[in-house]
Amino acid sequence: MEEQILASSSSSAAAATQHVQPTCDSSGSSAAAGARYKLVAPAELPISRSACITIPPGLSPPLLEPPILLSDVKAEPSPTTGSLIKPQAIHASVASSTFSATALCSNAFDDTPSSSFEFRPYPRSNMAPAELNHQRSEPFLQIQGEEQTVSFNSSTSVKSEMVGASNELSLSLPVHAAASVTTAPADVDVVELNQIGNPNSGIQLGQSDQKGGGTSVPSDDGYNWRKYGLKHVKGSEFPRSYFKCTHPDCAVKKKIERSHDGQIAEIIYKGSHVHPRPQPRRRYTSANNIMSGQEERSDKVSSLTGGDGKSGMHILANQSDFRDIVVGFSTMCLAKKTHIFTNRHVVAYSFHQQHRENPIKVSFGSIIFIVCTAFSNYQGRSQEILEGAAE
DNA sequence: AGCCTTTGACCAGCG
DNA sequence: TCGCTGGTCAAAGGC
Ligand SMILES: [Zn+2]
Repeated sequence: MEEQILASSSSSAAAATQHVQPTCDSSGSSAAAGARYKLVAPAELPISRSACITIPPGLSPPLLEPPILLSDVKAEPSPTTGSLIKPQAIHASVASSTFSATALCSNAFDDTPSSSFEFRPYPRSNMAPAELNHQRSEPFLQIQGEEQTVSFNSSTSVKSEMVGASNELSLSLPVHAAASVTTAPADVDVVELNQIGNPNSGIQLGQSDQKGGGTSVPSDDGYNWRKYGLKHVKGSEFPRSYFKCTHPDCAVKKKIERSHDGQIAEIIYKGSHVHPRPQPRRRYTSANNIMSGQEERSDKVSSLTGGDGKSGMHILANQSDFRDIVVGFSTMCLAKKTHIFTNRHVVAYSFHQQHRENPIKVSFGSIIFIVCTAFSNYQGRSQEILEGAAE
């Protein structure tokens, strides 16, 4: 059941750590020490479930490997915690929900420019164009040491952690919002996050980690992983599983904490893949193509490109600041996922509506996170918007 | 046969 | 230096 968006990303960057947490609380337990960014969004989102997305510059998508190029981030001293960053925020709201994206960090990434970018949404359900409402809220980002906490709308908060040079960012969302983010760098990567959330709907990470032998796709992010450890981390309610990318030359690792239900509580990615994403079943099309070869995708694509979606894109498009940013992220709600991709060239997001009771936290080294909240209005609907921007 | 998970042991960093 | 903690190793076994 999950749709996926794949983006190819270049992998150039140094390793970054990405963190995703579905159910998070802002308090972030796992934040490592480091700079902290707090993003606070005005609590005014009328919508109980709105999602705000903040993308710090320099983020590398968790799911996506390659680092993302982000535009600079602006940081301003914040009264409370240090520097306050006000990233440009992009807000797109769909239906009743609102997404805002902000770029925060500024790591310079090498980007692999346009190389290949693939976007492969897997539409599972029908996608209907959704009406978008645009709301804007501007998050504030505060940086404290290496941990970043972002809070969006009243209900969401994201926490990110950055670790040393490599950055680790973790986001935590408040209860009502659930978000999953995936970012795709210019190159293609796939981003997928998982869901979390409701006990009922939670997405379960691939069946993977549990069984031996089988393929394991812990979080179904399109890469192949090998589990090499399991540890019960103090402070974490759930055991943490350690995975390594199985690609011979790739050192990317990821840590996943999942609940007994199999829902992911937190995902932390470290490093950037130095290889293209393995095609699970099908290969993706050429780099430039946005869509993967799958038929489904194509359908979606067209739909994405469609008009309604634009409004959402609009927002993004309007952000000139982001033009250099290549970010891909996806969010998933419960059973369904919502993906958003931002690429210099392409920006797309989709959601399949679902309510998310639980937020997801994602952190990357570079920084990126996405928050997705459930949209009450959207139940049953899914939407995707795709836009290509000329470079 | 190959790849993966499981699992306890080992290692390194830190207070 | 010791103990704790998180991360990794590697043998064993499963599919
Ligand atoms: Zn890899």
